[in-house]
Amino acid sequence: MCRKSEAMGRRRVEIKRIENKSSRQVTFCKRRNGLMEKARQLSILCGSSVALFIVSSTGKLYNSSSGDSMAKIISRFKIQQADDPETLDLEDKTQDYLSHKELLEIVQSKIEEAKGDNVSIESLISMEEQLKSALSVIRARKTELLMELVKNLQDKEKLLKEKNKVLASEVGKLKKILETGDERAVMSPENSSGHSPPETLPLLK
Amino acid sequence: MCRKSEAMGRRRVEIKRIENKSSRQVTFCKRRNGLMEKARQLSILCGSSVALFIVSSTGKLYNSSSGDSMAKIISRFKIQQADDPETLDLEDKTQDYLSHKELLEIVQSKIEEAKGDNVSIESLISMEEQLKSALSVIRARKTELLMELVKNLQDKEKLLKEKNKVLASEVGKLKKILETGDERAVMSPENSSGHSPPETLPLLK
DNA sequence: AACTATTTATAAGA
DNA sequence: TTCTTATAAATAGTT
Repeated sequence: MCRKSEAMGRRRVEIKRIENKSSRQVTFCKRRNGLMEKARQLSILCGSSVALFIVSSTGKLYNSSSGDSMAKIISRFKIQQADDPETLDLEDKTQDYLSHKELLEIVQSKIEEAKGDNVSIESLISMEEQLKSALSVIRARKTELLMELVKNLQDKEKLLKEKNKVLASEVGKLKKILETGDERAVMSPENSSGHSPPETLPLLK
Repeated sequence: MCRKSEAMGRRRVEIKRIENKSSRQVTFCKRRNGLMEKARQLSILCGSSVALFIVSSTGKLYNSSSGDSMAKIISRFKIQQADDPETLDLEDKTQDYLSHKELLEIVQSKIEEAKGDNVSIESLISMEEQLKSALSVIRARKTELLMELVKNLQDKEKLLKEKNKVLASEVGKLKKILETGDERAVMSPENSSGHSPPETLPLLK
């Protein structure tokens, strides 16, 4: 391999951030492809599993993987990631959406700022603390909302079961009355057995 | 880069599994180092985050990473390595309970250890990563379970509502029959209005 | 995107 | 393993 400063091409390149934006972009693309190809080769040559994740400075994710046990890891990672930003079947996610977007923009700009040269360690520490606290608040709110949702659903379930029981017993009573008083009674197709259990519905455990 | 068959060295090498065990081992070591170096370079040159996981055919894991946002991703993966024997986490959580206790004991002892003098920064960093990854997995699992619970409750609610509708319409039908055929019909106290709406119950929105 | 002059990575050998 | 070295491959700068 190589030591200290290096590159491969027309001339040596020190391994430090490329300041020119467009040449950084070009190098990123070239080296990203190279890295992924190398990963593939290693995997095939040596029967190993390789997972590679590259996030460009603009936030775009590239990943490649090969090998069995790794595939699981990656899929799990994807599930976790997908699970994090938005949980699809909750009712009111639209409300917070704009402010989340704003927040992300702010964070993004902070990150860009942080990548620049003249940022003190103190200000980075401060930023870290701010983000940690924001994260903690978001997590707490997420759990709070989920727990609330669960409680509401459980209450709803209870109410529905009770109402169901009442209705079932009413159906039972009415049928009994009909059986006694009117033998020509027409049953609905669902409950054609002639009598329903009056105590509890077996529909849901 | 290169095409079809390739290598770099005394002669070309086809990219296919190396059958000789020891030369496969040597190549693995060399190329692994090369790949990790390349990953590091890409990260520095282009300001990107790179996470790389390599599992040798013997099962040993090597990983490297650079860049901030990636730390999370890495930590998520490290767990996999940690609880290698079991990736299953459906149904019974009681099973995991003991191992959680064990985990806590281990953490406790690690913390005691860390309070001692002769602990390197490297080992502290490693411990930090391990704990972060454990935390991340626990959080993901928590959310997963909550989301699952919500989904189950939503399904139950749907079923109950449907059953409710059916029962209500049956009650409506039976009452109508009774009204027509038997004017002495006894109404249940709740629905003494004389007729219930057969389509939908207004009980729960 | 291609092209090359160079540098770097590495296969085989020691 | 680690080093050496011939050679293949990757890539920086250019077109």
